[in-house]
Amino acid sequence: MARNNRQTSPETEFLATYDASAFEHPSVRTDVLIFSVSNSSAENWRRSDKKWFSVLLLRRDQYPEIGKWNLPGTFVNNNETAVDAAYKVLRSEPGAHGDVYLEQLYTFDAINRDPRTRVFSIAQMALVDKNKIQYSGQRDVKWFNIEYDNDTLLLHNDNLTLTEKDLAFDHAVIIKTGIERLRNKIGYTDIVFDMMPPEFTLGELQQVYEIILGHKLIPAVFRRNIAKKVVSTGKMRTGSGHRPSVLFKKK
Amino acid sequence: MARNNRQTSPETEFLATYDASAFEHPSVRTDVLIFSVSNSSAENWRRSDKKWFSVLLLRRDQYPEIGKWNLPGTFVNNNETAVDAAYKVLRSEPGAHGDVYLEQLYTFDAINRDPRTRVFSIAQMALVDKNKIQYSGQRDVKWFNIEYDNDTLLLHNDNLTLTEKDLAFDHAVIIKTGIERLRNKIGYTDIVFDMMPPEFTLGELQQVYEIILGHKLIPAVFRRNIAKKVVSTGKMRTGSGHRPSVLFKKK
DNA sequence: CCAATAGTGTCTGTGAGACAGTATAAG
DNA sequence: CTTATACTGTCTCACAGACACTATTGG
Repeated sequence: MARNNRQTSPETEFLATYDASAFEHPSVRTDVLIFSVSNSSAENWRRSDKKWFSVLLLRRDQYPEIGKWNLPGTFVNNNETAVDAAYKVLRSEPGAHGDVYLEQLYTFDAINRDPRTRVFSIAQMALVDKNKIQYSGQRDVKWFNIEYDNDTLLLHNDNLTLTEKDLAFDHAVIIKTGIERLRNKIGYTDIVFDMMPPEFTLGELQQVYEIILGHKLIPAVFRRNIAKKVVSTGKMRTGSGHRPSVLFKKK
Repeated sequence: MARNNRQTSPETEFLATYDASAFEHPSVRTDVLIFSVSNSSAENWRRSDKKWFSVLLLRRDQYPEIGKWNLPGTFVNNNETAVDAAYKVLRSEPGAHGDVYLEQLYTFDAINRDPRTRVFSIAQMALVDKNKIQYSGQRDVKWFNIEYDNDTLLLHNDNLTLTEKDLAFDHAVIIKTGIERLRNKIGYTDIVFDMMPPEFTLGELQQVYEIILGHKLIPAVFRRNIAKKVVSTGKMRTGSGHRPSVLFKKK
């Protein structure tokens, strides 16, 4: 039918007769690591809240790996990018609205990582301020506090503690890869602020660095370095049994 | 048939009836950035050779984008990983044998990046010592010297110079992403040595750092820093019209 | 007053940057 | 002797780490 069209090039003809279904095709998913920062209340009135680094997980109610926990994710349709698909996930499961930091993490492609069929997962990492999230309160969607030392991962939610074997597929590896990426980038980027509320004290910000890096920082050094990235709001935070602190915002 | 088998679980039954072909499936490729270092001979007998940072490209002899240049690559079969597929590419096109450094770079997934059908490309970056490669000498397989400033990419091979529009698909973006990754990692990893011959002078090593980073380094500082990563072989390189230099190897 | 965090001043050691100066081969 | 690279010594400046010291609140 296009034969008599003068604009038909050899390339257009080639494409018209190209049959993609002639090859065997795998599935492509995106799994989304949603990281945030939680507070657990302190042991005594004068102490400040303890901060935790946390990740959102869903409990599987379907085969395969029913009952285990996994990252929220979805298949990537042929008319959308992995980022498009990830934003759909973010809007549905945790109800995140507005701007959310998202970056591609790594593509996981072990041959038998999913028992159903060959599945490639373009894993992505999202950083959110938990206060901005309309937590659906759904059963089986929970934030887990991360404990990660010596390549061993523990995830805590109240009395429930998960180890790697309680996670479905290769999602423990995905989480560990994300933590490592974040640890690396926190030093030379501004991504911490994507997990912070608009106003915060330098003590709180330092705590967030500490839980992500997994070690303590020296306050004087931290303040010297962070000074170029933040600016004072002039406001103070009071009500704690000690000297009030200045509230800062991202510069 | 498995109905009477006592070991049949609900999960096994689920998997037996799961039909992956019920969904629409894309294609998954891997494209391999093969980076190396070239010499172009110096203008005068006393000067040392000028080094270039280079990438291997193939000229397309098929639709689509016939005549343009692209990275070597292949579709990823359902029984292999992207890394497996990349090693097949490395063994065929440039004839690389032995150990080759390979890392996953990024997965490119723009919806219309390939006019044939939806194609995801898990791009990978390989670093090779060009001396170890049995260059097939095939027509239309060439090393191009990289010139990359201000987000503009130029590729040179003798009298032939390519700009981004001479590259097929989104391969110009893949190359730029690879250069950036390498620039970042060269400072805190040992991957330079994967592009070096077993023995080299510190002057040569410094030149390689300089072409990758795109700027000059101060010899005294460079030597101070690299000292912990290299060890002298005791041998000297002579024959150049100036003081001979010590040959080093990776520590 | 006490406990706990906020915030500053300053000393010390390490290492980057800069530059001058010496060494040594081939033609 | 010239040219070009190899290699070393040392001064200065910036900054990380360390630590002591002061400030300020609620109870």
